[in-house]
Amino acid sequence: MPELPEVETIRRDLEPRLVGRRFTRVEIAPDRVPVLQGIDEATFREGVAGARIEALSRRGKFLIIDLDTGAKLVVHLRMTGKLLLPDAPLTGHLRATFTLDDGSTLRFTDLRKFGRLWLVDSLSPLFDNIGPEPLTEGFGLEALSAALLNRKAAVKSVILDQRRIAGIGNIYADEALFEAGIMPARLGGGLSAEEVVRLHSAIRTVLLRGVESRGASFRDYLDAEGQSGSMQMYVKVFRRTGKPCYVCGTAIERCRIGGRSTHYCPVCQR
DNA sequence: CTTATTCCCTGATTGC
DNA sequence: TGCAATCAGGGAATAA
Repeated sequence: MPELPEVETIRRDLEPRLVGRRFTRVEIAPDRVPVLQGIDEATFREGVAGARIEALSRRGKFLIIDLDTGAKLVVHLRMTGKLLLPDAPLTGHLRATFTLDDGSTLRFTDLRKFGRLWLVDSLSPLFDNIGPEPLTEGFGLEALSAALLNRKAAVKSVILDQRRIAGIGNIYADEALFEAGIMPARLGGGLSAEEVVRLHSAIRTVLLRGVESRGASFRDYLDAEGQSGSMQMYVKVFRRTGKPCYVCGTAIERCRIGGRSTHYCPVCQR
């Protein structure tokens, strides 16, 4: 499940390999499930083939490839999507192949076929409702307070909501709440000022650790070279149900919040 | 506006 | 042992 740290790792790996190159050919693998969002195949191919890549950026879990035509190729990997460079072995279902002017390819594969591609002239309206980036300087305490203000949903659901904060998925939500010592089922608007401070710091800590570890590979995630990340080795609660808490030894518990598996220490998190 | 639930998708895992 | 049911989860759609 590529979340902010995983998408950022892919962005950093792809940047030196793609910027300055030109797409020469685009091939969409025929499939019952569409991979292109809001654009037909011919228009997409015409808009990408021949275009030079100027920059790679990220917004939440979206990867953005700026083209010299002014258009932007946007990728969302969702659950099992991968962007693979030539040396990486092919895993999952091939959804699209982009050939570059140096003869190399960038392949988009996706086992569960939830991932999507867009080609847009403007990032609006696609990104209109995405919340603040938690690793930028602009993400201060006030930004998190505003996201949580008066929320009656579980704090975990609030931080998973991409409209409130960008880039957090199930792994980093559980880890951030453990790091902050907050029970995931607590109401978002019910945290004390002190707890908001702890959560703010915890979100940044776990996301930064994720980026430094090149992402978490539990089942599916692989970077652009086809390599695993190592964040799963530093994870303290996610998928550790029944195992002892590293801090107090109590068995990690699991529940369901907002339809998502949620892992927590019943003693360390209040 | 809010929150909660269902659905999409397929390979792995669980249950009888 | 074998096959069916369940699980995993990001986000859109839908319900309330």
